[in-house]
Amino acid sequence: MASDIYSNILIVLKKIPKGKVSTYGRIAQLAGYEKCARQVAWFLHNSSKKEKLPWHRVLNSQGKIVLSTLEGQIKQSSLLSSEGVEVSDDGKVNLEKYLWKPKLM
DNA sequence: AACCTGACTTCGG
DNA sequence: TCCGAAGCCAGGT
Repeated sequence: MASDIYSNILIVLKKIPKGKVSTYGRIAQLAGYEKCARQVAWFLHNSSKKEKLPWHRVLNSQGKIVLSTLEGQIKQSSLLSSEGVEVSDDGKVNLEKYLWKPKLM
């Protein structure tokens, strides 16, 4: 499979429980491509345009919402808050509290 | 095929 | 804490 990375990303993404968040790098790592955090972001960026994915549960390593578009940030923060995740005005999330810590599979 | 870009991450100032 | 540079990989042009 040429792009099994994307398949894995989706699998990992679906495993993120509601009310929890994860980071690009962590997902990439779980997908088996620890150094492809950018590809994860790229993939979500494209997929979100075509399909509806729980991309809003993915943040950068600092637990901060950093998207290319302001609308995206607003939308993401709204979705997260709807799931019970506290998002500060700056779009930051308390990773200590909401970061999804997957168990070894 | 070559070069550019990006919803990243980490380190140093 | 904030800003910039380097490293990284794959898709787009």
